[in-house]
Amino acid sequence: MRKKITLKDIARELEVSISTVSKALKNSEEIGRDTKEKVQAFAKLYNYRPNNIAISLKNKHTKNIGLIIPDIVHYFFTTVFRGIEKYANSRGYNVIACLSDASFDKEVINMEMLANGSIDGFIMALSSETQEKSDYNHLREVTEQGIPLVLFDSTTDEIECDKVVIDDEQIAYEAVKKMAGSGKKRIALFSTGAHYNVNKARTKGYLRALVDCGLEVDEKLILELPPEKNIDIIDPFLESNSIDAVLAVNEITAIHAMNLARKKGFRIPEDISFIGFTDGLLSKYAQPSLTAIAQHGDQMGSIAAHMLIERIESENEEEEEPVFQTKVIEATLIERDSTIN
Amino acid sequence: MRKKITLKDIARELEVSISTVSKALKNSEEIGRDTKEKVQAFAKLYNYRPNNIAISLKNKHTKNIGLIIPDIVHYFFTTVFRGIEKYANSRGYNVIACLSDASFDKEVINMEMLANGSIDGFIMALSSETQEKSDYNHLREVTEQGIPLVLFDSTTDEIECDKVVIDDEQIAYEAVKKMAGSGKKRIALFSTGAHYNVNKARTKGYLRALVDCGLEVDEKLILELPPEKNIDIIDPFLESNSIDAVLAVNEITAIHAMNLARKKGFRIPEDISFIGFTDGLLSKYAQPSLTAIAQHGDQMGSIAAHMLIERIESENEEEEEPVFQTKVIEATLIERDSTIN
DNA sequence: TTGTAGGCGTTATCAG
DNA sequence: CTGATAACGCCTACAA
Repeated sequence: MRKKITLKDIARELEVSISTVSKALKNSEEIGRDTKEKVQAFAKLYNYRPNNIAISLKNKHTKNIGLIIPDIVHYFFTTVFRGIEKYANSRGYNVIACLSDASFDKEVINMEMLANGSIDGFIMALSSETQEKSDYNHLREVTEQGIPLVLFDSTTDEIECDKVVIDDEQIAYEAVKKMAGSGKKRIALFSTGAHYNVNKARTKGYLRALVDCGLEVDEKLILELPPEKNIDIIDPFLESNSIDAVLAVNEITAIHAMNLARKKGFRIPEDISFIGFTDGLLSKYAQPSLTAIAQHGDQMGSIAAHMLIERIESENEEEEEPVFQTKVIEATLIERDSTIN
Repeated sequence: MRKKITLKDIARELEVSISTVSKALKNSEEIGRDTKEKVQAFAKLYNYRPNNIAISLKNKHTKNIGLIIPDIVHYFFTTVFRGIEKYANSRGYNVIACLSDASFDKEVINMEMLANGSIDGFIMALSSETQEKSDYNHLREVTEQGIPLVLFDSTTDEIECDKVVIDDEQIAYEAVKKMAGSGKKRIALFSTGAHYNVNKARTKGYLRALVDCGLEVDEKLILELPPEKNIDIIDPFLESNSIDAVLAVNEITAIHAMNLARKKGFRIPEDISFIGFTDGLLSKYAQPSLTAIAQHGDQMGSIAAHMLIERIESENEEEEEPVFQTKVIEATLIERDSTIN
């Protein structure tokens, strides 16, 4: 078992000083030709690699990004992760990913754990519980310490930091407008958790479209659903509200509702049209395929990582108050067979 | 901007020595009551937290686990990740996740990057390219340095380390047997990449079942598919081989093939039955729902993390050659509507 | 051209 | 009871 070798080991072996070794390995001009060659050869032979931890301690940066998301078994987050990881990697950063599991406490614990020197900055999507409680002290704590933070998707106005979001309101508006444009009159909104700022925005867009299209706004057509197991709610809803279109704030709900509707004999899209947020695998492979709203997770991820790393690496210079920005990414409506073209 | 406070800061402020502060914070018996209280109060007030990096350097462990997987936009890996993260977290570890993107080079780079002190051990699933090349030097390098490694799912016999896998052969056998039991005679296998050891095992189980059931083994019924875009291959296959059942080594292929078959007018499961590996969302929400093989990713993840952490934390004591183990997890056939009950 | 010393933040050992 | 010192591995300003 060849343990890892250190500068000190090389120095001892070659009978030179540690700093000579250090400089030689960096090809410093200060060091003589032969010493350099000797050291470099030895280092290569024993496969010397500087210890990341020691460098981190010295340089006061870790080249690690902390990512905190509510869930990973979720197409959207998964693509964001991939976007972040890819970009971060290209800049020499690694990603430490923590799942808050939709729990406020876990979010706080994870954050504190990482904030103690393990990472150079955070990228996160707030958990639903956090949004519900509106308690952002853990975020404040971190930003006050000067640790850069980028919020995406599920964000809050209460914290000043960089943000990346999609134009939820606008795309919901367009989705509804599209369905109205194909003759739909009773368009329902299936939502989950009104406290989520994204859901609020989507609801707003939904409402605005209804008004703009001269359609009646019926409170009964806005359905608040618990995360899972909601046949008992959707089934009767489908029967008693003579709806002809549905916009769902997430993919699973959309698919689930569509399957239920089909089972009840509704034709799709003729009787009921469906559009769902998140253009994931489910939408693509559903029967009929689901018209969906692409949130461009990869892009969001890489933009978030870019913003964060810029912030991290520019921290040294600037001393003035930073000016934060919110990047809005255009969502895209992917038209498939669950809507009338 | 309240920068992070250090022992030194506290010591200076309170006019005591650094070591006194350190001990006081650890509630050491050595320190006097009032000094302790004074220090602790001050520390709390200024929200002192020890710097993880410094502790890592000192203790020579990071409490970080390196995870390297080919892809994250993938139900199975996603559940494994969740299992690892959850267990690791409960033991005070964080997960640094890297995506090899099915590329050998990236796998190597990521590994080297993390091996230089950033992590205490690795959990990984080999990329397809790595399996294809059969080049495991990067793994060898790491294990020779004494860094614990746990391989899961896509593993290799060439490396001695702990492993977690499912009984791929057996469950493929059972899946085929089940379909044969319901009268199916021409059972096809849709595979992707014969170099994958999991696919090899699944093929073996498939073949064994055929023989055991007295069915003809027809090479033409084993279809090797490229990762995506394979209508051109599946479509003609469906038409010309009069098959009545399909076992697919992954979910997407299964769903895709099933959709194609339906579009061609085959009734499912009467005309053709389908079973797919990975019991993900797609299987659950497909129409008809897909009978699937659950790989229990969460469980695999938490077992892998458990094995790894035990290995990491026992390293200190034992000096003798470690004895590695391979944990085989039973896969489960989840029966749904794409097969005849 | 090479080496010494100090420091990054913490802990542990040993003296006072 | 408290403090000085060394060490973890590396880097760098400054001596020699």
